[in-house]
Amino acid sequence: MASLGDLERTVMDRLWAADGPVAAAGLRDALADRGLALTTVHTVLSRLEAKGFVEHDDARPRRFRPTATREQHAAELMHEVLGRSGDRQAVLARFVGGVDPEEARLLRQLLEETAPDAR
Amino acid sequence: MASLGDLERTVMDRLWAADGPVAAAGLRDALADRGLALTTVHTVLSRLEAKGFVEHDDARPRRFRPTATREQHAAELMHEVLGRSGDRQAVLARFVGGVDPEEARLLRQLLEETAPDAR
DNA sequence: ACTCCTTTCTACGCCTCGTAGAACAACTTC
DNA sequence: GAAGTTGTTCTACGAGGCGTAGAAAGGAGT
Repeated sequence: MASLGDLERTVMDRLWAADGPVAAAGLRDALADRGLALTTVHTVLSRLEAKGFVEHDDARPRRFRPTATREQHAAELMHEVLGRSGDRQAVLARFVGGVDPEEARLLRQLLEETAPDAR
Repeated sequence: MASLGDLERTVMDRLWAADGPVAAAGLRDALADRGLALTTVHTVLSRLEAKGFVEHDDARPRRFRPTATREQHAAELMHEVLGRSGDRQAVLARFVGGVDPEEARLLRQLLEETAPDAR
């Protein structure tokens, strides 16, 4: 999966935070602290689109939205990391060893749901 | 965590595959298919060192070794991805939804071991 | 048609990374 | 211990990614 630059990630964050498609001007305003020109936002959006992270409709002020949820994206990234590293089992072991107890409980619960008969 | 370029990753792979510290010349030979100059290997190694991925002893042909195992590295990356994305629980849910049954079983087992009383 | 906003095209400077020569340091051998 | 050989550090360069935005082109309302 293509990786994201700083601004690209920030834009994705805004898009994910929004609850619907957002126009470029909206993003520029949401990122007002960076004082970006509208064209800059557009450039970033095209690049994100080229990378497959966003898509736009053809309404007149174009509206952009992520092609995947933040969670999908993160989970995919995790799978990618896992897949790229030789010994998946060893990595999972390390990974599980590092989750806090609260999340360990959640994980157990999730595993019950998705594979209740795996023993 | 700093990210790795193509050659950098390849070098790390070799270092991880080796069962002890390796000298630059050894790496150049292990990567003979790329026909790299020895100095190139050295440059990459310094960069990896600057990023904290490898360290070297002070023996005379310097010997390099990873500062973490491949598994540690991958698990850290996974935690990083998880940590950076708002709703950890949702991400974990997605993640677990995507592991194959074999690994789901392994995960259950690992969770038993690390947090046997979490219910 | 004129004006105003939006979208696309083009560009530039910085940084990373693959690549390696040049210069310097250290060991080996006579 | 001088010369040759091998290893190490310094410096650099070209390609590509990314933040940044101006210029040019497109469309919508008056």
